[in-house]
Amino acid sequence: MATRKPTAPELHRQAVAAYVAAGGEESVQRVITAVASLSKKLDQWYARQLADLDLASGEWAVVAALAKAGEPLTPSQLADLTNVAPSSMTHRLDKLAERGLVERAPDATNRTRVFVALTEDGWQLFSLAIRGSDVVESDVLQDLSEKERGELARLLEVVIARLDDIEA
Amino acid sequence: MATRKPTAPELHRQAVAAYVAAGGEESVQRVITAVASLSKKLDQWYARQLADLDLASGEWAVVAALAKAGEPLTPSQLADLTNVAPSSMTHRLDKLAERGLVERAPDATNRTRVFVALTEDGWQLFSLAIRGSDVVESDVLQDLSEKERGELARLLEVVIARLDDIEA
DNA sequence: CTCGAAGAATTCGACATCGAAATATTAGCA
DNA sequence: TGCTAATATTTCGATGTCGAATTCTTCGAG
Repeated sequence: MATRKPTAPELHRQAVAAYVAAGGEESVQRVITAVASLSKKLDQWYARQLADLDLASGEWAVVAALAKAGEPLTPSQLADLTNVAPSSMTHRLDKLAERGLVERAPDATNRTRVFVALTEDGWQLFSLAIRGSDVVESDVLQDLSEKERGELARLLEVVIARLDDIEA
Repeated sequence: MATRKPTAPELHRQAVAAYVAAGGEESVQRVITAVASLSKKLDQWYARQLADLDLASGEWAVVAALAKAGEPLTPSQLADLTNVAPSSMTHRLDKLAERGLVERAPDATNRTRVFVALTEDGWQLFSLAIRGSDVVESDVLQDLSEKERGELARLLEVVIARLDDIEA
């Protein structure tokens, strides 16, 4: 590699510049680009961390979705939450069930539906992964004061509150 | 669906609560979770928008990476930038080249390497997509003042500056 | 009550992606 | 120079994902 590998801030500036040059608005692109590259980097770390647990990132998404919901979900709901086709979920659940991380149970009131729930092992895996990743995440945010973190979270949450209204 | 579909802020709160319950730190999880869900939603919108241009999101990633770099890149670099295995890049580039969006050219000084560049059509497609998506992105940020957008961007950029130092 | 439409999960064939191996070229060193 | 290690791309077999079709159940109009 003749040219040095660019740093994250350099990549960020390049990206914003390119988007602005192509007709995007600067204040918008600075935010959007930063969110995208931050998320991308985090995903990479998670993938590595999950590899240690012998879990594909899509499988983790299922476990996390169930943990967040705190109650059983149907395969369709899981497919929706994890951004995957319902047909793909079937196989994923097969594998996760085989490993004993989730359980399928028929819905007594509606026999077309199936409920998927985390097993005890599933919960333990979730907790283990979270505690591990929290360390990395704290490192990422180490340059922000507690007050700044709160402000950052607040601003992001304002944006999130807008998400549902847009769909159109 | 018996239960109403949860809104984005509800999902966000649930996620933070689950992560904190599993041992994560709150100020960290609020930020990380918000970044993740925002990024996910944006990806969904991009995927839809790109479908109109008959472009898979991975193909877009290649076009965007080349546009941001502003110069030709090798398949390996593109694979790295777009988070994909080098072997997968081969086929993607084949397809993009077939559509006339990129061009491959051998590197005269090192015959192991190949340079990939955007064609004129590739640049036009990039510009078209950016102008289209900027509209959606502006909508997402509409609840933030110009000053708040600047502050949000600044905080995110502080975090990004830290990214490279962590790899360990 | 019956029949057709709608909804949910699964199966199936086609295609994209992955990791490992293969190929070709360059770089380093005795 | 000659030989080995390293680098870059591509090929290949296995696996995951997608969209369409399938099966089964429930809902609703007449």
